[in-house]
Amino acid sequence: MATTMDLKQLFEKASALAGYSFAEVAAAHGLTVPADLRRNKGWVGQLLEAALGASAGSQALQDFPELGVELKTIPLNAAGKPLETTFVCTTPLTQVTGLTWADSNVRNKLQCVLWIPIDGRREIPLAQRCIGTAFLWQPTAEEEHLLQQDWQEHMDRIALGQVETITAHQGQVLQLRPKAANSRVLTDAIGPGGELIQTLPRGFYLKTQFTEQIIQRTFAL
DNA sequence: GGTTGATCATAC
DNA sequence: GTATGATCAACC
Repeated sequence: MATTMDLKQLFEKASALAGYSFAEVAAAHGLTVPADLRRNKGWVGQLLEAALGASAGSQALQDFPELGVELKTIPLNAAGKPLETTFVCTTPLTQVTGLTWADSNVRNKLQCVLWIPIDGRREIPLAQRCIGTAFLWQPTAEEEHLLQQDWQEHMDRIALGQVETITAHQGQVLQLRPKAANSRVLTDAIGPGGELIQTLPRGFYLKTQFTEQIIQRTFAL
């Protein structure tokens, strides 16, 4: 059994992947590259998990629980801007009284993130796209404040039975959107009268403007 | 062209 | 269904 990686080793391992194509990394781990991501949306994330030895699997934990680190890939376009929002975690829709930001799943997941920018250009064959320069991020006080504000606003609405009035337009940096296999999936939630209702499962997502600022700050000359 | 709501694969 | 990993694609 290998000794546990420390943060420095993980970061160096992630940094060493910069410049390699998905085909090269996949080959090194005995994986095949799909033609595109249409039916394999999480493939790049899983490739990086394999390459870095993430351990949490399908548990509701950070990817590297021993290090308190969450791994996130983020697809960028030719201009270095995020092409997609970033999924954080599913949203609790029942038993939300007493939930606080300090012990929320959102804060836990975002305390320390190992971001790995990836080439998201759809005009280039998936196998030829490359891995970018990894970086570690911990929210600044200002960033955490924005996240907490949005989280609190969403959770207040959920607690008041107004989950179905929430749209992705709400939130400065953290939005609430469906997170399910399809629009027919149902889960328990609090209704307008405090009763239990059935609704579409939701998840928290980081908006692209927020992640773009993180990217810009990180790679600013 | 950017976003929002919908969707895909897989393990359990 | 819930968890993980996300991107698709219709719409404004």
